[in-house]
Amino acid sequence: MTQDSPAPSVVPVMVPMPAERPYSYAVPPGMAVAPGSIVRVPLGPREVAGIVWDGDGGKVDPRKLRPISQVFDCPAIDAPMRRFVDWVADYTLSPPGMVARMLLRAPAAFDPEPWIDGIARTHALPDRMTAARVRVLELADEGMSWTRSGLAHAAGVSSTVIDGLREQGVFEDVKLPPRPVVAAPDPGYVTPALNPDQAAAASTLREKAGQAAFSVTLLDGVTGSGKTEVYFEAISAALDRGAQVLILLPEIALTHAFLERFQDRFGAKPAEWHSDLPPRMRERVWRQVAEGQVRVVAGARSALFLPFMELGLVVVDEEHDPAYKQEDRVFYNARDMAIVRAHIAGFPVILASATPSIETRVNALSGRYGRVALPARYAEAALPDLKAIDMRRSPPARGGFLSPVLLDAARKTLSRGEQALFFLNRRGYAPLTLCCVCGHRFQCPSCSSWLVEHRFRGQLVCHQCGHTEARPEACPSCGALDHLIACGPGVERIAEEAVGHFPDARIIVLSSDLLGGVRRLRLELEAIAKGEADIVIGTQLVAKGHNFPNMTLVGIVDADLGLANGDPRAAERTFQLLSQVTGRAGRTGKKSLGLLQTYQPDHPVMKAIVSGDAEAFYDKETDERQRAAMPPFGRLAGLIVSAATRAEAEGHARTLRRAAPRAGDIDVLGPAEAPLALIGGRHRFRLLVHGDKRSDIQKFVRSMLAAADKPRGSVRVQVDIDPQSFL
DNA sequence: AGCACGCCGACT
DNA sequence: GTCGGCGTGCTC
Repeated sequence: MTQDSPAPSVVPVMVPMPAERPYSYAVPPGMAVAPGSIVRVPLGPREVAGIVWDGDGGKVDPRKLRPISQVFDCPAIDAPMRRFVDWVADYTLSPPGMVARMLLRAPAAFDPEPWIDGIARTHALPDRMTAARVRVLELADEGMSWTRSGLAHAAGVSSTVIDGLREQGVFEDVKLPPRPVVAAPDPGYVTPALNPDQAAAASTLREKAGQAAFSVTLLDGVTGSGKTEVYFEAISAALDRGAQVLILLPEIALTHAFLERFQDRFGAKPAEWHSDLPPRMRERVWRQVAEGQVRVVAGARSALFLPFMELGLVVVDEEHDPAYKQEDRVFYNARDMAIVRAHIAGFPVILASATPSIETRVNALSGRYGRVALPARYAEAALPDLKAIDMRRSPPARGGFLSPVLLDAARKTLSRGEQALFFLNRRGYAPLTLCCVCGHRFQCPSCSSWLVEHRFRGQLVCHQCGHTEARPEACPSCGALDHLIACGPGVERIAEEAVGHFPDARIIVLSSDLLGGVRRLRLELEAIAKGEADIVIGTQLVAKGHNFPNMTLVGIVDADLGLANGDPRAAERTFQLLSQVTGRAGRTGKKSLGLLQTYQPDHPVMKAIVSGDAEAFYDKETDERQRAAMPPFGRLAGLIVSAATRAEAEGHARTLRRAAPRAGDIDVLGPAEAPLALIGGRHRFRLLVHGDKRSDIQKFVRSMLAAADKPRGSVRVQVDIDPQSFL
């Protein structure tokens, strides 16, 4: 580093806490830091890792200044990444320190990985040769470095043979660089066989991905059309030009199956990044991404904050998936922030989905994003026959929820030795429990939503905040014994009904409260794929990313569920979910069937699913949102949260109405009546702020913060936006 | 976000 | 008489 000008003696450092701006620290004499350096600094009673930021650090009482304790031997956070942090903080109205915290989540990674003890061949020769020594030297003379045990193992000899040679000076001790977490992917490992549609799409994407220039391209193709194979070609092009690549996936889609597909194409797995990664591996991946040794990462949304050295392409798979929204601390949508990161650093983004979000589709149609379409399923993977079951005409038996039409189809499916899926997006046994003597309904004490009965566990659970209580025998209100009745179905109840109809069938229930976590879930999914179940009953987690080759019937138990919950995105979400679920069938060329139980067969969502005319649905939905000025086309832009009681929330709303020019456009929502609500926490009410522009919301929020009695702590600002445009 | 300080209930 | 609950406030 050139030292023309003296190093500044005070620098701003972004520390991982809710600070509005970087703090200033003194640079001890002889210490060299530059913007982006990762440093250890004292903060209150402890020491934390921070990032040296840009600028002069502002004015601080010099008596408060404390010195930087250490500069980590670690690649610096580059300028585009720092601008990204600033941008995300500004956009999400969160303190920049909290955004910085997201990229400092691998504490031990800031120190270099230790080098490994190894041995290397010298020019010396052994005193005499033995068969074992010959084998060892043949391997060693190929020029590679080895660890002692590695070489012994490879040569099939005892490590004492190596020790003997080492004593004679035939080998010397060397330090080997740390082992890569994954092998380097080979862009040309295989040349995939693509059909003409795929080849055309791949060629467009290769061209985009081959350029180090900002672009966004939507890859739009029905489930089973081979989107993954197509975007792999784009990845190959990006690797060819020396770029690192990030594939963002919804957490649940980060499966073994995906990694294998990648390996089949590139000869090596991508590095994984998600919340279940063991700490040690997390650190190694972080470090090797920063050093540029890892070339491809497949990760959940937090992977966007990895300190890539040469990031040159982001693929956002299933771009419509709500899992891309982080809904605590810093609220962000990783899909949108990926585009921002690409815009800042100047590289391409690919958004892939069979059911794009409305806002992405609008951006594609308006020309803001490019669009590549894959029109059909390939090979023999035909789409299933889709039909609505009008539940008014074919009602279920008394006390049941499965229509005779669906049961009949399931019977035929099972008799052919094939599998059926009953889909119901509701965990537990029943969504509402009431006392049939006094009418008491079980409600969550902290957020007033209905408690869902989980019969397997014998508990009543609040799906809003996680509150649980034991299911009592007697009504807590009138004391009547054994008069509690379950209202409505959950997957457990559907399983009970299915067992009644198909006593000999092997039935599996899959939902996120499956005991045994992700590992168990993976095992169950594999078991199903191998045909070890006849009927699968599942919530939305069966909709994603897994292929069941023998599944030829999909029955949607309650297709209307979610349509009338007040969420402006309800129709879109339902359409996406039902498309994904029905897409589970028909992947083998066998004739397959999707049946939707509905009380509204004429609803646009049902018609779109049954007819397969997604375009018409999207057009209509887009149009309606434009007219209603609903998200993402205008009014809704943000929300403010955090009041313990409704009265307090109303108080905040009054303050805000006084401060804000658009007085009428603030709604107070309690968690129970706010399905839009992104907040899972207890005692939380939300002010929904409507505004035409994001800057309006920022103004609202800032004036509220200024006007509130307790500007710090008691009021938190969180933003939920699915913007049409945000760059 | 941590973490310390600080002021009120059930236990060795 | 102490241990410990989490409310409030601060961190360059």
